Amino acid sequence: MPRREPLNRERILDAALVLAGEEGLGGLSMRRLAKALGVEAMALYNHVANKTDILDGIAERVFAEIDRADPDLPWPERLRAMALSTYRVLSRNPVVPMALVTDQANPTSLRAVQPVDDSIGALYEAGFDDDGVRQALGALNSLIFGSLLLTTAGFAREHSNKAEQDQMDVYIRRVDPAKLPHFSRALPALGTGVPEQDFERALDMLLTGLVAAAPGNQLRKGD
Amino acid sequence: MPRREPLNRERILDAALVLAGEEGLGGLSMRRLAKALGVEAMALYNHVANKTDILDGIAERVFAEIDRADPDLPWPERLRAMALSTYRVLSRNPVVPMALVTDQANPTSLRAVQPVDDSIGALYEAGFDDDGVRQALGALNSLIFGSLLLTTAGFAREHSNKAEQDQMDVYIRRVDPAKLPHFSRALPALGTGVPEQDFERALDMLLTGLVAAAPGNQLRKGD
DNA sequence: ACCTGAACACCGTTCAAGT
DNA sequence: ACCTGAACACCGTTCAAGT
Repeated sequence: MPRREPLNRERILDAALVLAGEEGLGGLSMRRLAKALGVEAMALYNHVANKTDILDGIAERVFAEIDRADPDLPWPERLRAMALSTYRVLSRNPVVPMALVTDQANPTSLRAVQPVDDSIGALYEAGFDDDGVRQALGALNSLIFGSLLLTTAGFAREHSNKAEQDQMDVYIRRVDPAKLPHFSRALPALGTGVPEQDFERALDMLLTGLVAAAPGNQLRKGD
Repeated sequence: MPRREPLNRERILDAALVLAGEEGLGGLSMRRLAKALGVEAMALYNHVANKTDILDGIAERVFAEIDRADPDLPWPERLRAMALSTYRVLSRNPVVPMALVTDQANPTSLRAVQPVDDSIGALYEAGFDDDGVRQALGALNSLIFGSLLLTTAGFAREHSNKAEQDQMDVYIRRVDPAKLPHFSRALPALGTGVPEQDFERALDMLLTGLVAAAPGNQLRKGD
């Protein structure tokens, strides 16, 4: 039977998001993606330039889901809302931070950059100069992406399979309380956190420091 | 002429660190590594289990370079010193954070985990309970690894080649000040930062928030 | 206009064979 | 004990050929 529709960019991106969600960035190959679409790998190149183009497309879509914050909120609340929305959207699509950090995607559309523009606006409003804005923006982005990437990997992994879990258990039992007293004390708690809640606590701590460092703040350290 | 030494794990790790430093994680393949050592790829498997074993070995070595902080320092200074040393060591070896985050390495040796133990000790000393320690440790690690990974990738990339730089210039010129006013205002400053200095500012902000959140602190928010 | 088959230059890894 | 060659199951991508 002949295929109904002749395949297009949007359907490729749909399938890529699904496949990446199921198999991760490593499982998203042109050949497997094509197979999921019932087509040969080479057919994809009629609709996308290459694999980077697909990852860019995915990233653009996902970034477009980030909510803009109410502009009437005070600047720290505005930063908090945008950071949290960014975290939530990207934690649902872990391929995107992965692709960004491995330089396989780089969304530049208006929709995608809009949240960054809003955040920078909030920082200027706080009274930071250009250098201060760069530092503060970098701090926020680093915390967001670091939280996402460390949650996806290793310890806090969500979809860890049985074998990995067993291996981790063996390691945990081997930790010597005499040599690593604090680590072995904290170990039971390290696995229990809800990533998003822990991120919120971390974000609040950073925002406390950001507010304290803002030029507009009357209660500066040292006053 | 016959090879002098019969190849061993240490020489493989030496060469892998050099190759990864020059070519990045993507350029570090078993075949290229073998070629650099004047041998066929399959010869490596007599001395290491697989590629993950090599990346683990690299990570172990690099983590062992992290300095321990003076235990007599107050806990915030101790956390600061260890975070900074971790950042410095890993920024010299960007493959390591990359390999960690892509789950290709997971150092677990005593030497490698020691700095984590020290940091956790500092947090217990600050009065945090188990949940607070997990959150604070996650916040610090997220900031460290986020800073490292975002610096390596995209915008702030150090070893960006001419073509990438040109492409970025074109994009920057295309940013519409009418639609992204704050972003286009900040753009000139975004490229100028010294990554390590920006990280220090970010770390200080987070530590300010951490001190404010510490149970031992007398000047709590809300008092 | 769209898709396929064959091919190229790569991967990690296994296994039998060589010295 | 150590290394190699051939092979397997993968990659992304190009290009000529088919419909």
